[in-house]
Amino acid sequence: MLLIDLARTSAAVAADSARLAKIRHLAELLGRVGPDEAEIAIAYLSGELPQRQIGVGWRSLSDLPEPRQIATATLGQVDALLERIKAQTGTGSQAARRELLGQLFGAVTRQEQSFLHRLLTGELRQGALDGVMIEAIARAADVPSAEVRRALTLRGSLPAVGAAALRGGVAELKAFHLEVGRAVAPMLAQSAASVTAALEKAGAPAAVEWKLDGVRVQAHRSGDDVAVFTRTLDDITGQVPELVEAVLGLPGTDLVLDGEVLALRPDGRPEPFQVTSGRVASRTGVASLRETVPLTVFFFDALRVGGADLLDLPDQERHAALETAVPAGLITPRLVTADAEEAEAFFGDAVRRGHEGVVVKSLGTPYAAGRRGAGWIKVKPRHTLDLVVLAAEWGSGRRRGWLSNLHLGAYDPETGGFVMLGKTFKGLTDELLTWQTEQFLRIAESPADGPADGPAGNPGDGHVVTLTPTLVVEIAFDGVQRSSRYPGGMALRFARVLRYRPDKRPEEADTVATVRAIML
DNA sequence: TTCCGACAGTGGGGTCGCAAT
DNA sequence: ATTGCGACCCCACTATCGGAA
Repeated sequence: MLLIDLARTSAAVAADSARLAKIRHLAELLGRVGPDEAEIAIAYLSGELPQRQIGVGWRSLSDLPEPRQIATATLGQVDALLERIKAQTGTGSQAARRELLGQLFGAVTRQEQSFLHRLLTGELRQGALDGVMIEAIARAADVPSAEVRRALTLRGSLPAVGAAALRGGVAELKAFHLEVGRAVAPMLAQSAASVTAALEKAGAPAAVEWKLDGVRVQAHRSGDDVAVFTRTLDDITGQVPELVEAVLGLPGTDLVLDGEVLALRPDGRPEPFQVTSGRVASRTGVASLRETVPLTVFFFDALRVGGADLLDLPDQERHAALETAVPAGLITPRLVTADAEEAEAFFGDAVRRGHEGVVVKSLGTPYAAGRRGAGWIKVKPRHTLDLVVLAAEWGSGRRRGWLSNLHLGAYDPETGGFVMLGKTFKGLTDELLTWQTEQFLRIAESPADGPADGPAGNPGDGHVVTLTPTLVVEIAFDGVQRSSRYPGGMALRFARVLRYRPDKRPEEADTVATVRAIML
């Protein structure tokens, strides 16, 4: 199959807003693809690469050669070139990689270049990723989509699952099972504003567990072999020796456990997320790092214990199995209750101890891997501040033509100026985007003209509009982190817009001192 | 007919490892 | 030694479609 076939299908998918139409386009193409190119087609059309990462981003994709007029590149050829590009990573040869990229882009037409560019930067933007592709595979292979979904959960790779479905239908899909050593798509949580609201959604009684601010881990043990995976199924076994040892210390030898790893201070309180994140990401000097920044693991779910797969069991039974396999000290603190007051108190205690909040879990739900089912609902405390809009950036995609991303500042009474604390684009409705764009253009200092029309993904120049600091906006956020990027040495974590405060003048906004007090 | 679950898009801060400067 | 880039850790929120109620 030719790459142009995929580029055309992708364009058709993008052009139709109806999901059923997108599914039809994708299924039609999957019906035509040969067995040896099915995985490539599924990967590309769901926005992934079979190689996963190849060390190419938006920067490497500048200065590309002129396109050809005639489309001849096959999926196999493109895949082979990407494989060679990946092979260049870590060899110190950026030049060789650029040469190969030039070869690739020089061999395809303009439409294919555009498709490849978006694919390689992870911005396919055709309104279809895994969720739509699952339905398309189901339709093309004439199997129930639930079977595709189940297989994806257990295998973690949609191209592999899709190719199997197209090849062997339901029979081949049913052959996928939980394999120790192969990561399962982790179950995700929805969120709620309060524990009481979460309890209502989950149905009482429910389990309430501490939400720890660390890195999600899935630990597999088969005999004396242990492997540890992250949320995106990356293997981090070598970076977390404490966790490996903890799992090897368990009596069971056939285990798959779900949990969170984090750095604790000697007094037992959690380190800031930045510390945990840096430690987990470090691949060098782990032996000495574990002395200075030791990691602790807490498990909260069990997917396999003693040779039995538990995915389809209700939460309560999986947790019972977890308790038989793991000592209490390694299990995330948990309370089962129907009493909202008791649950709220548990939440308050977790937060006072420095943790992120709680996750409320419905006792009856199976391990719904890879979906944000209503089985798990997270609750976190929320801070708010009134801050001043210092600048705004022109949006992209569906936000093109709107001033979207806000630069936020706190008031500094000593200088009469404002100290930038970060940016946000979250919480804005289309109506608010329209309103603020109009307002901003009235108080714009530079440049006041339209959106920069340069090549996409070129941050930092031309698309920032500086504003006279007059508008006050109420911002919600999860916390204040240390920052080397912003002048005040602080940045907001997960900032989002709640509402504008036309009743407040900029000098009445929250001050730098207030923000610093939250950080400490 | 209305409601609501699931998805995709639109970006946020921080850290590490590597290659180029 | 410093800087830029790619990848990945954490993520919130709105609009939309289409099946459920």
